[in-house]
Amino acid sequence: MLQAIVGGSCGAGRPSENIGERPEVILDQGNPARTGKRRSITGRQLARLVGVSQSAVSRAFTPGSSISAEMRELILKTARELNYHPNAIASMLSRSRTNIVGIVVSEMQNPFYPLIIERLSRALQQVGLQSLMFNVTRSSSFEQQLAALRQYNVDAVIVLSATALSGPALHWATENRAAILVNRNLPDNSITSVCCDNASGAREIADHLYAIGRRRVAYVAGLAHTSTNLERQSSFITRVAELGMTLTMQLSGGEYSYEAGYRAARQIAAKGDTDGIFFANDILAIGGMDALRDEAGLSVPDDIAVVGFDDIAMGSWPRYSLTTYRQPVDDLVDRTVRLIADGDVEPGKPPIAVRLPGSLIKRASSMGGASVAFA
Amino acid sequence: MLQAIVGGSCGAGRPSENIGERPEVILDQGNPARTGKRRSITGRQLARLVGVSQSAVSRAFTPGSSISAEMRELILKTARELNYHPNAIASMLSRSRTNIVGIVVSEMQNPFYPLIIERLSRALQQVGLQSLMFNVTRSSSFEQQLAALRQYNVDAVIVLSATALSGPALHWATENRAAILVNRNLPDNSITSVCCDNASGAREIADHLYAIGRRRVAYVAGLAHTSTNLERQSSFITRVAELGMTLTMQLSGGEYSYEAGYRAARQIAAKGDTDGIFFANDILAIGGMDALRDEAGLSVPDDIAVVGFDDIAMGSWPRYSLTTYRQPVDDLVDRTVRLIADGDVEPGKPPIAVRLPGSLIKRASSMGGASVAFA
DNA sequence: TTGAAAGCGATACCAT
DNA sequence: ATGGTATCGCTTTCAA
Repeated sequence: MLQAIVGGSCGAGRPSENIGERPEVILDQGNPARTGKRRSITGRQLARLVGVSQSAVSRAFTPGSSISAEMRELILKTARELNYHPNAIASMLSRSRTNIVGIVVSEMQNPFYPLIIERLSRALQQVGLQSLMFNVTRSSSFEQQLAALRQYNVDAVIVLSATALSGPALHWATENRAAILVNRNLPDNSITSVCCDNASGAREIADHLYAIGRRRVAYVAGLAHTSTNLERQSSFITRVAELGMTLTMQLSGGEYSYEAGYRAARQIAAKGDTDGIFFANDILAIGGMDALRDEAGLSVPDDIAVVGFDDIAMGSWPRYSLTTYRQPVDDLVDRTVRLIADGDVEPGKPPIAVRLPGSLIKRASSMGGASVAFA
Repeated sequence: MLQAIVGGSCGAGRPSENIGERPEVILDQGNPARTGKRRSITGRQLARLVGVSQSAVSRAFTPGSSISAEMRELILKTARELNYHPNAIASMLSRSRTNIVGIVVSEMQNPFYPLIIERLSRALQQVGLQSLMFNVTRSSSFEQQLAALRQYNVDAVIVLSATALSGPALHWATENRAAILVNRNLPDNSITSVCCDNASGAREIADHLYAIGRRRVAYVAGLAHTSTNLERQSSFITRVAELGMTLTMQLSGGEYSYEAGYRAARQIAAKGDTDGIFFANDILAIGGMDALRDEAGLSVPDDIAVVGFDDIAMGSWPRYSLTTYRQPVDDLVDRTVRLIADGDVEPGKPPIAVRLPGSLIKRASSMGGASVAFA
């Protein structure tokens, strides 16, 4: 088999820039070498060969359509032989449904998102839906980034990005189509959302810290203005006050990252009057634990107990063994997919706010006792 | 605004199972509530309103088409006002091009993949291509999982999965369309691939271990039969022999995971005759370091130097400060996107094997000296 | 440069 | 249960 071995690196490239005009997806990349080649056969051809109508072929591939078993079998058999597959594009056009959902993402650095994306796309596949990914950055024009979202006529949009999109941006992006926010919501709940019950989680965490004897606790936010943070923060602080604990510090890392957690913990350790920290999510907490131990020389949990939120895989590593509030990922995913599959999020319908309970996972970062290594 | 607050969890669900027949994507989910609603206006309507032909509208949105500046401007202006967007689906049908690339993924747990997926999808967006994600599991029927890949007529397929798909499966999935394997390749190079130069990387790592005075080294594989592993392993072992070092152990974790690395390191520590370990990738190495330090009570790098491969973010955390061979992610991505955008991977054309050089990143896990914390 | 008209490949309504 | 046929919305000859 012919092949070329090619080496060397290549410059950072934006091979072809949109020629301007406006934030449209330019459909022509102007490459002459890529003109349409004939792929397989069409339904019409198959029909002719089998000696039936085009409609029959369509019916053979449509579950529940009125067609006799023999005819269906005959058609499917021949289709198999001729390697015929219905063209999904044509189907989309005539049905004005794509069976594609757009997933808007932006924070792949936080391990929680890859996890949920994976589950989500798998669950969608189960019901015959594909996932078109839209990666957005906090760059200038989200319009440009999401222009395609509208043109592709996706059946639904799932927004997984806690940060990148403002409320108005969300409305623009999801205008006129089924839309669900996952792990995020809007103050007025004007778009359907599926979230973990952050308030209960934060409250349970406060209770837990109290139960293990901590009285001087701190809260570390990720991005201060995100809905997840607001809910966790206010609920935690309220409960801390109710229990008569002291809130020693309350600071924001500026982002949901290991480094932000690391820095925040360093500050808390420097102040020296805290015996328990609730980090707004696990990746912050993990950064925080490393700072407390490796830099401040403190013991977790003896000197300071640490609690996170999400329950990412890393939290169960022996070194961290992180107490955390587990998001019910499977439930979130199931619920989201069902909302879409059942047609409960169509543009006309009133938005729904789904809140699912998580569960407090108690581990060594707050309980003392040896971390459990792998068997 | 109306809204419902809904609580409670929901059962694990396969809301609608494919009714059988064969691994087709059933296009009708049979939901009566979801019939097509009219979205925005069509090009024909716009044309009528502006008083030009349908063709003119099409041309206005096609860069490089023969149309006068005034007419284009007029049409685009009106389009803007009426919120007209060309329907990408219709465009796909008539051009028989989708501007969509399918990305086949399977190992979102390894942080290297989210990283590369993010960059890739962003780079594709830059050139006007969208990413349709296909998550495959090592489950029974990959055909079922990838049936949609063929029906959607994606312009190209990028396979990011090191493990899930066998050679034949790959050929089936990519049959008759542009295909690129990233960070993986086939023994006969029968499908175009873009990889890091694993052999050079592994050799450099052996040289590095030698240079820092290690003489009794071990190799920890991820999945033994993956191309990345084979290349790294054989090159490393060869070089180790050339340098006259002793290969104390050579074992496979069975997967590319923290836990696998952890277990492997435990074994190596138990044997007690090793002073340097090359883990096939970073996530293994990180698991390994934790086992060496927290469980075996050894010092990294004093007792055992540790080197990984990939350069994921975690490797630069102060605790790990992992020496590793950095994959040239941006180059891999650029190259992949260019191959597609330039039409160099069309079905007819001979496969290409691109190997891009990475670079050895020396950090504290092999060099001694304090890890650098965040400023 | 512009407009008219024939596809692209399914779906779905309407007869039979 | 089957077949005929008009869409779906855009692209692309082909003339003018």
